[in-house]
Amino acid sequence: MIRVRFAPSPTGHLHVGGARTAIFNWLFARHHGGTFILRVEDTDQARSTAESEAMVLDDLRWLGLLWDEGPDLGGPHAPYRQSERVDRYAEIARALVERGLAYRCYCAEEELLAKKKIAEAEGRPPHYDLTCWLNRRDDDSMPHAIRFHVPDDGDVTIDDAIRGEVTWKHESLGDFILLRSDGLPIYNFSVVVDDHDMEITDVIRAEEHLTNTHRQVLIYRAMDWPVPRFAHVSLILGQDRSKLSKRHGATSVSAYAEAGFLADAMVNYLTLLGWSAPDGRDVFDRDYAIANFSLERVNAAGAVFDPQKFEWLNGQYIHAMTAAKLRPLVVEAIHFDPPWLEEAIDVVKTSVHLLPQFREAIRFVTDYTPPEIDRTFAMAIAGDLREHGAPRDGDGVKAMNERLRKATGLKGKELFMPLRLALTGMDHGPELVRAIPLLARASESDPRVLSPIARVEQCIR
RNA sequence: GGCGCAUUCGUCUAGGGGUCCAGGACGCCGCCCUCUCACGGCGGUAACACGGGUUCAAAUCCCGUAUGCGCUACCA
Repeated sequence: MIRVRFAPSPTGHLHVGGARTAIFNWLFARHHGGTFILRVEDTDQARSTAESEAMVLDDLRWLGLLWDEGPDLGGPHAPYRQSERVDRYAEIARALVERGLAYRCYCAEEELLAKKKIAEAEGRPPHYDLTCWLNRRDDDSMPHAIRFHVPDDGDVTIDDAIRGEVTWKHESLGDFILLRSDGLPIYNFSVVVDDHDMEITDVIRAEEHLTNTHRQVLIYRAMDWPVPRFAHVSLILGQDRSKLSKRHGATSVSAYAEAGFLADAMVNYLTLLGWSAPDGRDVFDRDYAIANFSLERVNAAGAVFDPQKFEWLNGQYIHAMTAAKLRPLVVEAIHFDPPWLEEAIDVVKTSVHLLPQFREAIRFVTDYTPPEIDRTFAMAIAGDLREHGAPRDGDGVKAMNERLRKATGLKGKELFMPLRLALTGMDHGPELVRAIPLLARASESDPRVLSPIARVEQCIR
């Protein structure tokens, strides 16, 4: 049974990089009929907050990446918040000390920093100098950290699902901290204890953790725990190819949501950043991604986030959605909900890439400024509208056009452009066969909308 | 500095020794559709980082160099 987890630190909104890691975990779990676990890594008390945790959970829910076990849902391995598991980390740290594989370290932080600086200056590796390993004590009355002792010889090799075999020699590593002097665990330790306790089978995470895996495997070995499979996903980069960060502009999932991107489009786009469909398509729904996802098709190189392609993709989703489905999203985006909105959405949606753009796209309905047009032509339109009423459908518009053509002798662009101008006040917009019936109906259901005849009359005045 | 990872069109990528003088998508340019703006359709532009090997044959395998990135914390 496959069990994977997404383990964010609650230090702010979910970022697109974290979102993509979550997506890959989620797709992998769903593809294999496995379990997707959410674990909150909040042992860094200085940066973690409950508000941030709530935001991250909300962002994940908005994306539709629902988890099977987590801090809010509970599960067979609860609690899923590291701050609530500190006793467990202390217990394992003690076990390691008893086995002689870890030890109490009484060195002061400032002291260590000073030694490290000297080592660096002398060109030596800045590893721990083993003071407390050489003079092991079991005095618990003095403040101390728990440090892991790295064996002198040997190496660690993992078979990363995305990168293949990666090997590190122990000599490249110094003894490292497991438990800080305040009793809280360091990431590399808590992650191993949790992944083991929660029976994680596949660790899919960002590339920045790749070299940490060396330390983690050492801990698995020390505890005689089975080592999970690893898959390290490349970083998402900004336009300048450095790791995507705030200075590149919007990076949080919520910022894109507010900009009018759809959750489905975001999942699709982020999936595409590193993964490719077997048949090469790049617009696909979740079911397709779940059915076809595999780590073998995940690219090992970093990927630049391209807002233009993301926007294009979002447009594809908007164009493919029905107006009925779009309506609630548009209402939320533009804070406007007239009775004719659904029809208007259907008429203008192909010109929209982002939800808030609907505001501008429907402006020809809500706002009208009479243009300068030929008075005779305007009177011809007014006459036709009075006699036949405003067209209610495409055929009605075509019939009106035909009558106007006969009455004015104008045709093609000479006819349509002034007509468009007279009725919408603009020189661009959706095709008239759809725009005119929309105006006619909207003005009937909504007194704020000027009817076609009222518009033309303003041109004459 | 040490260790590790990466390197195909501007960008996302396909490619896993011959079918590749490298395919798709976004962007850009042109044409078509058309009352306009979009949408859509068609076509074009543009890449295997560099240098050595291995092989009858390399974008594909190996080594080196360069560049970028990550880790090297009592951060995650």
